[in-house]
Amino acid sequence: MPELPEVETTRLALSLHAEGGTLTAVSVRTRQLRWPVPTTALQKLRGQALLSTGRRGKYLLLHFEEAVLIIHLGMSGRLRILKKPTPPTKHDHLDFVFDDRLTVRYQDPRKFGSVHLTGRHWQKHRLLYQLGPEPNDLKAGDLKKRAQGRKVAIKNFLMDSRMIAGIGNIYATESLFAAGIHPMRPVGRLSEARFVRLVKAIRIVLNKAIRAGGTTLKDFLQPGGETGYFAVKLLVYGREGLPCSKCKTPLKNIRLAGRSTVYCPQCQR
DNA sequence: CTTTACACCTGACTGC
DNA sequence: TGCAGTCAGGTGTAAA
Repeated sequence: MPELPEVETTRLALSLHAEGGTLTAVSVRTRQLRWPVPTTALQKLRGQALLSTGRRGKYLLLHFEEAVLIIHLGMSGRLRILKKPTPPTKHDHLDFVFDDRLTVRYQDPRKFGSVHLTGRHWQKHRLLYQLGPEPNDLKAGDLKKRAQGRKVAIKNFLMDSRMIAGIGNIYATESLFAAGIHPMRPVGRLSEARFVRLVKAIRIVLNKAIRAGGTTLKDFLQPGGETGYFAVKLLVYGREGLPCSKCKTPLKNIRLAGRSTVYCPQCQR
């Protein structure tokens, strides 16, 4: 999916193009994504202005006058901004029309994404209330505390949204490479210094990706249709067998919690 | 409590 | 050309 940088890129585009606009129509063509689409409730958004946009982990937040629309893009979800309406195709599940002239289209072949409506206490939503801190607010010391006594591999820990919000397979992989930490290392016995390095690495990797407009893989495009161009900067993800960019050792691929995990056996310990 | 396995869904790709 | 198997950016839930 869209991991945090892709969601942030999407948020930015929405804020640029749709913020301040009034929602004039909502079409629901698919009633069941990962969770049931609140078809009826969505119609109540008509006539409301989009006041601001936000993000919590990988959840997009659209703040309307009387409600908050929460959107998750799952593995293959994408929001596109269309200035001219084109006929919806197979996986175009929802349209949000602003001021009768701008369509925000939700497309998601795998349907692992979801949309929810909630009130102003969105933080209490059952899917959001236990999210960990945003990567930019992360404190190495807090993270170390939460890791105390746990045996999980550091990579699985990074991808646990209750520990940190918004880190998925790509950026967990990249951050560990940047920090020089072996993805299988038990998290409970990592030194303070390594947590400090890791937290810095996470911030740098994510912020670089956001600046580049997100990673383009199979099906993520920026909402306007431009491709992100961060893919060229991925140093380990998807590079199994290729030489490590630092030491030329062939990168290895292992499976952790069912997810492919690429690392340098020389640089990451 | 922690940890793991599975579920959901579609499409792309590989090998026979 | 077809078909079976594998893999893919996520995450809630059940089971161990």
